[in-house]
Amino acid sequence: MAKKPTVYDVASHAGVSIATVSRVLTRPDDVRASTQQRVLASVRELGYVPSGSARGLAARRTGVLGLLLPDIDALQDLPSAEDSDPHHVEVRRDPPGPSEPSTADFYFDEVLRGCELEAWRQGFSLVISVSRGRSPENLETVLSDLAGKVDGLAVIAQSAPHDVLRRIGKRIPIVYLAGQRRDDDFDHIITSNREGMRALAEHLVDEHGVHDPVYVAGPFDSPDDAERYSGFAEALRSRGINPSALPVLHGEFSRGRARAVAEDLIARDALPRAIVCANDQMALGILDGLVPAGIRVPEDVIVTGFDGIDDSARSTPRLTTVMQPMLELGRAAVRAMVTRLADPDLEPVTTQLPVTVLLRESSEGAMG
Amino acid sequence: MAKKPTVYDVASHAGVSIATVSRVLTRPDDVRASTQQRVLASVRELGYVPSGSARGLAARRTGVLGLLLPDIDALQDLPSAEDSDPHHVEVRRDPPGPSEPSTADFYFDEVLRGCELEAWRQGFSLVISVSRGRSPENLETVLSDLAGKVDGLAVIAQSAPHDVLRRIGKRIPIVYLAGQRRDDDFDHIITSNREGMRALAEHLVDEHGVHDPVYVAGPFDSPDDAERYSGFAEALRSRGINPSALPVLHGEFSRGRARAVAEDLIARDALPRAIVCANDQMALGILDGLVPAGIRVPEDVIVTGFDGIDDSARSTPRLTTVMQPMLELGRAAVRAMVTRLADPDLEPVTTQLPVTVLLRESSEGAMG
DNA sequence: GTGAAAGCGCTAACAC
DNA sequence: GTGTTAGCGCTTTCAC
Repeated sequence: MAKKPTVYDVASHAGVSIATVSRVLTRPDDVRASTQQRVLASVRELGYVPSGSARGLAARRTGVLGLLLPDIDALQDLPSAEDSDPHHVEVRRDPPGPSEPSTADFYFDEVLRGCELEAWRQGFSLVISVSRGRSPENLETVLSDLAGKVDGLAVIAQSAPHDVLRRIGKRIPIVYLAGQRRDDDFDHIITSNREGMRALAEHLVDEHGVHDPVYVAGPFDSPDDAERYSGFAEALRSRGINPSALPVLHGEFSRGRARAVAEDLIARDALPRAIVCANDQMALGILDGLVPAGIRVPEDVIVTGFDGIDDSARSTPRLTTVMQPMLELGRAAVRAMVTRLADPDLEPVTTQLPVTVLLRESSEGAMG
Repeated sequence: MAKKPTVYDVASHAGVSIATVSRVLTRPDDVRASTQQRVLASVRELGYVPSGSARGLAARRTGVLGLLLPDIDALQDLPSAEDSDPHHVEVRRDPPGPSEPSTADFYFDEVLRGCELEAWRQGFSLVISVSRGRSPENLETVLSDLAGKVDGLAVIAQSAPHDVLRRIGKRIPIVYLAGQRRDDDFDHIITSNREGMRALAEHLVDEHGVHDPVYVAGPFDSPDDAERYSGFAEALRSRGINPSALPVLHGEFSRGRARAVAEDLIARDALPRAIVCANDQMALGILDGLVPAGIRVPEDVIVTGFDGIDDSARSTPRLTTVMQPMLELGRAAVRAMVTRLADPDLEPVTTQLPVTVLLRESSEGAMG
């Protein structure tokens, strides 16, 4: 790691001024081709790598965007297998079991990929940060630190307290992903939760004659759940069914809880024609409860989910669900930031992304 | 987005010098508690967020680490659904089909998570970058750009040409993930490919009396495959079986290719007692070929994979495989960089991480 | 414990 | 087209 060459080194090596070096690297067209070649040659020869910090400081933009993710896994205290002997290979029977809290549950991977893709296209780097905090002050420090390094920050709902975000939002543009429209100055990217659930429920009523669906809800404070339920209720009302007369069960977005819900329904002999879940995890949990009991899905009971996670296409039967455009969510977020960076005075924009109802065996039965 | 306050603003607001402000933020213990409080108060009041660029420039370290991933998906030309009507919900039948190139194939997600986790612990940010390039020069520019923004770079094998890396490696420490030991000055993190495959093969010979396993290999230029095969061969030799007498088939690490391999084996009536695959994807492909043909696994043919991807635990039967410690790979990478940053003159270090043989139904049959 | 001052390595006016 | 010159906003000696 020899001393790093700077613009000055390149400049004198190429016999030009530092300004010219800078130009060659940022706006090559402003420089005569021959000069350009000379500079580029020096750059290569010296192994020059421009300092991002110096650039960022001088240009007042870092060229980096941030993505803040909620701490789903709470992985923070994982021990590290630092000192095990790599040459000893453990051979172990791995019996089938309740699938561990799989890696693929990290449903934000797709959002992340969308962000990275669009950031790359727009010429930005992407720093990701999982919002874990040992303490609130610590979180605040870490976020402030992050904010100082990026030109804009995309925040997935529930990642950070709004007051912290608001402070940061004073300095750099923030775009808020999912979660309902809020009274803040951020740009928002949301998906058609209500519309999607409405379309799904209408399908159930119209095509399958369902008139007493049970709704399995998420946590009370989930705005997503609230929107989905309201779409559900709208659909029923529009078909002359009174949603308030129908049971709403609570599954907390959890597969295990939902399984218990299903078992309870069976025990009480209270199975409806259809069970509409506020997310896929719970629908999977319902399946976990129904299938072993010999209840046939969808012949006896139709089950539906929401989100379109990978596992929804791997269950038996596969889950009818409403697919969220996760990749697009990430891309839209980056686009929103780039747009705002270009024009900071624009009014806050809310972008709504369409969802798709995916009809599969858990509602339709055997499919072509 | 009002004008951003700087150290100067904070300093005068708090009635101290900028040096003191800086100290409060970086080494609070060097400052009298009362002064500290005053400064902190001003920081909050002004909504001060320190500039990462200025810090990086002055301190000669950015506090950012980079992770470079190979371009598995080649997503770059995805169209964006920018202008569809979010209120229109498409309702569509989604018949079962060959599972699309699932998201979860992105087997680096886990490495990424490991990096993020450890980076966070060590007080670094993490920027990720997928190594796609429209052209070689473009790749070079992008990487150089990246390199300028980070204190160190973790590179997953096959992400970038070695000459480019070597150039960058002159400026910042690079740690190379997976892939065999190489003649470079990088730190390496590798896994026990050879040992893992050897243990697996020994198990097959010793416990299942297999004496004519077929090996399904990856691409010719894959160092991982080479190591795995050598472990395979070692195991057989140690049991008095001559590996060179056994057929090696080529599946290119591809599920589809492997399926064809299986079908060919069936057509030629050349099924062995066991098919050992160099990765899980191919083992899955073998299953794809065997199962529809009515071949029973493992009764007729044992099938094994390598890697321990999520899908290996979701197939029917579930796959016996060798699990790689992906999360640990990421963590070890970050640890290696931090170590080197602290002491740049250390000799290059290669860290080998242990793997685990997971015995499941594709070799053991029904399990407890 | 605190302040003054000198950079860190670039970009962006502004001259020429 | 190219060079000169100010900073950008911090950290870090070195005094005091």
